[in-house]
Amino acid sequence: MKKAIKEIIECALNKAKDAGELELADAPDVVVEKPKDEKMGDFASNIAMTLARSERKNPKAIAQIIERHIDKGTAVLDSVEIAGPGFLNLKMSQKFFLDRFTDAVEKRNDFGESNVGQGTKILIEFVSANPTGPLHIGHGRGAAVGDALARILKKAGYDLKTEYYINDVGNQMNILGRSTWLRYLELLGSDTEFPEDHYRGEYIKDIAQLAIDQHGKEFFDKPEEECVPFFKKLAKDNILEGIKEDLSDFRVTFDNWFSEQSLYEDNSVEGAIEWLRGKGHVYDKDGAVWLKSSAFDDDKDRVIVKQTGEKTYFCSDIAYHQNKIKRGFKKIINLMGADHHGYVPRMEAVLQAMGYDKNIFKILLIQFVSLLRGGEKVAMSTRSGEFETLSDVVNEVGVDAARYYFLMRSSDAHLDFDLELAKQETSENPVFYIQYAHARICSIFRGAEEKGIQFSGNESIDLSLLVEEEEFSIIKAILAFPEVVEKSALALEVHRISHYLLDLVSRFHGYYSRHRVISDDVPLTLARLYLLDGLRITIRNGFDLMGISVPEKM
RNA sequence: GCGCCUGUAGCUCAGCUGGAUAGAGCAACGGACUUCUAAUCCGUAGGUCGUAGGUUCGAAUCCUACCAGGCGUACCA
Repeated sequence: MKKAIKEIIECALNKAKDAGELELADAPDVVVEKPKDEKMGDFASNIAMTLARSERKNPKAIAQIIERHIDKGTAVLDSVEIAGPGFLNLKMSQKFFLDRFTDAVEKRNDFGESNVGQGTKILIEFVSANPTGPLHIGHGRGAAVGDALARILKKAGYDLKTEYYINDVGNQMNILGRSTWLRYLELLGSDTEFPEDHYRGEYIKDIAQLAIDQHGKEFFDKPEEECVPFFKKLAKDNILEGIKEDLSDFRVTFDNWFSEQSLYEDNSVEGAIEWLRGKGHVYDKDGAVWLKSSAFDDDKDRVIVKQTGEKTYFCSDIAYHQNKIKRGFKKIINLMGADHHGYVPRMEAVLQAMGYDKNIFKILLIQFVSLLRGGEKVAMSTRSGEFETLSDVVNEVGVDAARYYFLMRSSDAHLDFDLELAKQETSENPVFYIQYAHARICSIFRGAEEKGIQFSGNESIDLSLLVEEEEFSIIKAILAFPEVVEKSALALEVHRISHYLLDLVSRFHGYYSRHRVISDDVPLTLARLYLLDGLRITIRNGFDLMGISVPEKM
């Protein structure tokens, strides 16, 4: 939409240049934005101010020159004004907006899409929680943000894939297997000691019970080395199954589940080390193998193979990210908890060592979630196994409210998630406010049908009957949607969608209380229904990006 | 010590990558349901944008220093 405005101004600039009134040494970048106050106009440009220096004229004089050269004979432009220090304020015609609005409505579910992504291949990796226990609320935020981001980036024209990286190798897995084995022995009456650093959650006992149900006492007398591999696999598979289920209940799916183990099986990890060694980025010291990450802005060098010969987590991560790039992704996005932020510089160092531009790699840090209940902090402790799992939270407040709460704030701000507020169906809870608007609109359509008013988007409706200022305020807000999606995609900021919808919907609630949609004036009724149809589509598409449902009745 | 994030109304937060008089919701106060869903709407009040400098036509936004809170700074993952 702003493109059209940009062209009008650029055209005027060119004419001014041809007339010799402006120098315009290099073609200026025309920025068009919405004025703060809608009364000032529909669009504004600060071009006169940015040109002030190079033209050596005061902004107002430049604005006057441009204004004179703007083509006012067209059907799209109503008026041009110069305001403040030199803003050009443009008011567009009713036709300008209505033409665009009908285009938008016709796009239906596709409304909001754009092509800023230009089909760029992106991989977004998120959640990637270790399969050692159920997902907790912090993972929930990552899941909601990652999933919504994926939907937004697709809408903005990227070729996007989602991925979950499974850390199914290493010491944590051994401890998991051992924990399960010990619980197994315990359940069968053996008097065993359960170490502090083992997984103490109830779910481990459930898995041990499962082993008993399936295999009885088969592992009771066997030595540890023979048992742990079995229990490791059993526990991992079982927990992973639970994670997949929790995510699917939370409306989060992945295109690919990538196993760390597979990187060892196909020798990618060895290969990556050797490759880096060949490039001189790796050296041996104190019996360990180090990556010279300090050469690429990391604080210090990092161990990739321990003295014991075991590879570090970081080591397989190197191979993993090499693998991602080899698969042809031009941009790689990782979501991580903010407590992992120390990890960012070394990961960027690896990519540079491998000869890639570090800008193809973007780590999004998701800040902490504090769980509250009626203003009181809920204690969370992973070690003791007592914590609010994602599925507990979802069961309590519902998927829609949970997702909305995770997505309503900028992900680099701490989030207070209050269980009481999230499930309250009051104005304190914006998710219902937005859903309510949708339900209201649907209710109006039902009412129209009952009155025998035939509405179909195809029939000729006289939209010029929409003359109320509030109606245009809604239309203009609807038309801003694709741009919101675009900006949200470029900034990787999901919360913009929820703020946008809140603003959009509040315009509707105000309009609703002052104007009746259904009346005896059938043409006007149809025109207003058409407006609401467009609004309904926008709400639905917006919530779809957030993975939130739009009820037709509440 | 060093690094990352945050600091805007009593509370929870926006502020569209530097623009016009800093905006919402909640809480407070006052109004609106015989009319398409009151889970709603309308109005009043509420501010040294953490502090101090700097950059320029113009700063909540960019730079520097400081203050406060959170997180990190492993041959853990």
